[in-house]
Amino acid sequence: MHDLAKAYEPSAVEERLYARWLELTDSYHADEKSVKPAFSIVIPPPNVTGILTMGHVLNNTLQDILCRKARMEGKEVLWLPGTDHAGLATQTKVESTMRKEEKGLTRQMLGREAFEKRVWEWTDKYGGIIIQQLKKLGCSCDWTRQTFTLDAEYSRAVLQAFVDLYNKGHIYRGKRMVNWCPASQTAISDEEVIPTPQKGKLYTIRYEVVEQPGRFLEIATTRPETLMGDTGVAVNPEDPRYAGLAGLHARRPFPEAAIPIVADAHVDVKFGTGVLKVTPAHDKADFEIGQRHNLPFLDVLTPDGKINCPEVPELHGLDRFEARKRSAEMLAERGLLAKEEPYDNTVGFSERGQVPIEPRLSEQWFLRYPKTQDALDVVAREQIKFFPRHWTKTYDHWLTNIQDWCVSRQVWWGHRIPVWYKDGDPASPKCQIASPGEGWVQDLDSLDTWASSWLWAYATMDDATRSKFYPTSVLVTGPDIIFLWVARMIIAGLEFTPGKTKAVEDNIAFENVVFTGIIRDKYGKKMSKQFGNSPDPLDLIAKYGADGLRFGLIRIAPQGEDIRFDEKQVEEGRNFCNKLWNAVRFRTMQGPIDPAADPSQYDPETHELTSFSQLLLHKLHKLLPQIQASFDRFEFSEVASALYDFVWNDFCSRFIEAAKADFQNPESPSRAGTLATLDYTLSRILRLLHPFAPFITDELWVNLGFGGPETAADGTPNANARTIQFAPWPCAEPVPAWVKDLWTTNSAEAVYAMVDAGRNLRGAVNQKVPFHLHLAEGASAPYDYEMPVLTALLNASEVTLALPSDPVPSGPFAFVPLGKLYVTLPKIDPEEERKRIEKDLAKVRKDLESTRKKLGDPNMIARAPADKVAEWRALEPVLAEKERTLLERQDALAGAV
RNA sequence: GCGCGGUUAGCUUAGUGGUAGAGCGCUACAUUGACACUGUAGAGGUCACAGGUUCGAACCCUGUACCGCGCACCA
Repeated sequence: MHDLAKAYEPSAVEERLYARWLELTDSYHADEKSVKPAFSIVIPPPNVTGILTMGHVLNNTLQDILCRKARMEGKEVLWLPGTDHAGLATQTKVESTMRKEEKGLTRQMLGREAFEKRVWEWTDKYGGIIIQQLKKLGCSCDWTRQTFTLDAEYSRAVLQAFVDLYNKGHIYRGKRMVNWCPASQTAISDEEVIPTPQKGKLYTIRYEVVEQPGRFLEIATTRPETLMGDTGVAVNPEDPRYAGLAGLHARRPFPEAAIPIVADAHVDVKFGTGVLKVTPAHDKADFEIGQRHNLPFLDVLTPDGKINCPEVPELHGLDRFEARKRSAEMLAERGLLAKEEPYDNTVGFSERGQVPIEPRLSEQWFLRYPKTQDALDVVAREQIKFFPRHWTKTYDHWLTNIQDWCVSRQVWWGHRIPVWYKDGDPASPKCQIASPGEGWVQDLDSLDTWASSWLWAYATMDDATRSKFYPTSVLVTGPDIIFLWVARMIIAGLEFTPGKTKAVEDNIAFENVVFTGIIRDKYGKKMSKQFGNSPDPLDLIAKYGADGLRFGLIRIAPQGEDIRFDEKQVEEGRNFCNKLWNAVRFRTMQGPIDPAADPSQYDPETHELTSFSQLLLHKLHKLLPQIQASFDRFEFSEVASALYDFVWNDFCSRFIEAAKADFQNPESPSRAGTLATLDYTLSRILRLLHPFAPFITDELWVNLGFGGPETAADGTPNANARTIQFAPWPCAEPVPAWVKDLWTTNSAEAVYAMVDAGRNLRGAVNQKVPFHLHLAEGASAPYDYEMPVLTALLNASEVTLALPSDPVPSGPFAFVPLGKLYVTLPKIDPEEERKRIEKDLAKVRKDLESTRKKLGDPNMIARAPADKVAEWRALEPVLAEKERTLLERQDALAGAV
């Protein structure tokens, strides 16, 4: 027998166990040749140089729960881990470090090759951190298949995908308006622009009509600094105020020029003055107006967001925000600024660069998404199921309004676009992975990182692995990347058909998508490094254990709802682990454990199996299908809560407390049956909890021999003795026939009800006091063996019984299912009791009133279902009797004073 | 403007039509007890608001308010 410490010490267990697991499972290597049914998950790859956040903890714990459960269900499990190169994020991090630590060194100073080498060094140094952290959390990923998006194999798949799409005509290069980040100096996709409310100013400026000197058009703008790029002025063709102006010209103040006035339906007559200055090179809508009216495209900004307009030396070279103020001043000096008023508007910010993006005309690569209709269909037909389902609306909306994807980035860290150029060669450009030869120069741009990770669901697997494990079973991720990643992975699967056949069902990437909530702090703020409100999960693991963190977090994380995180919840998780530990510790004090314990060997009729044991077994077998149903809906917190409640209340507070009567009496005839019930239930509790709390459950399972002997009777080694991880999942076991026969009486419930009522009666009186049960008509007395339990749990000096025909005693009492339970207290505080009676009376009267109202309403009696009416009819006299008895007691109390 | 969530005890929340439930926190009490990472008890709720459907609404419908998120617009 293993001696258990008085409290569970996670740090003493976790590291040792994890190392052991890696040995036992060959690092959780999934066998692609296995005949077991497959279960597979690909990890949402964290940034290679990132560190573990609470979001990762939630997400990866859920995946680990699914994988561990699947193993126990006898499936061959692949949880494929890896990391993402995070092109722009990583490049920015390395650049800023260089700038700080190496006197302003930039990547341009180093050159592309040397810089890439730097980033690889950085990646080698920090790249393993998050993987190590996942191991601390207990994640059972297949570490033999760990993948990085820049691995040679994966890279080839990414580039080949580009080449294929190019050859099919889905990819094109074009000079178009893109979202330009002046801080990172790259294009970004629409999905990476964060609209942010800003307090800005609306400037109303005056443009003179050239052909009608003295007539001025007032134009509202938030961006006077771009007026040098104005190549037109637009009015709505329907607007009577400006009829006849189209075809004339307006005078641009600086650099002074006459620019055409055009009529364009885009202009909203109700907004501002109804006149729009058109800056085709610096605004998406203006770009389109410019195209429609053949206006010139004048770029007056540099890539880093400075004014590029030598003709206006006052502004040339100024930062765009400086230039905004200065140009307003210049307009005012010329009498051309009519108004300047505060204005709230929404400005697109670059997610990475944290600065306003600049709509900018530039040469980029675009993808016309293929298979968008198929992608809509597979989700509509529920070939791919979303949990919660309402996210399908968001998904549908995006896919039906989809824009071409700008896949090129002006960064050096990532997959370089596989397009080659050679001046004067008629074959240029060529799209292929390898260089076509001497003199060919590769495109300078790299691919958007999401254009790498959209192949993650299958390009991480070799052919053999894919034929066993693809499509994957579940994807667990946040709804914030539903477009960036989830939808694109679905499209990639349908377009590249990596499955066993070309059929849609073999190429759906994943069967289920589980969306987690966002973790917020206790004030409701999103957790982020900037706010500093995100605890370090490793600190929490050190303080409360990985199991405590996992269980505490999952218990309060309802599906798809945001989570208000409070460290208290992790503390509760740890406390729960300790409760379990001590319940097992108590068990070890009663003698050796029987891993094959079978309560059905004990006869309930002769009370070898007590009512307490029967009730527990009944509840356990009611719990199992509930847990399975919750898992089927991916309602993890429901499972965790149900287990918490069962273990703490049904198992510890009630059953174990009742069982002490047996254990303290070596002669008890029900001792063996109670022990068997304890072992049988514990064995299942440990297995049910293992996916949530892998360490403590394995530690207890192995040390106490729940897995059975090391070798089976035929001499083969018994794997379940060495670890709980492959022990059979209890919900999958058939319900034993004997369980159905157990539930013949609820006498244990009656005992527990008396315990609750009696404790309430005695209130704060701590010494042992006598109780007296006065049976109601027709109630059967508790079994003899139940009386010591009742006495112990009530902390009673004795519990006496009286028949219905016996005289009714007086004194404080409570209604219980068997009748009335009286207590004899050394001293009765009449004031206290009066309050208690009044409280009971108020409750009874409220119930009685509502029941009588129902019964007195003929309409209700006529229309309510018969069983409900019968219920109310039966309830009424019971309540009335309660009221009468309480009033009697109240009178007696009044008389006594 | 459109869409998706949400609003139940001080806090976090469960609750798909029939007497509002839990955990934390708070208050009081209890340490030869498996567990103070504990036990026992107590206080604490017009279920956001207004209509409607129904014999009956926290629950279904409509609307309103407020909070969060997304999309679009944003001169």
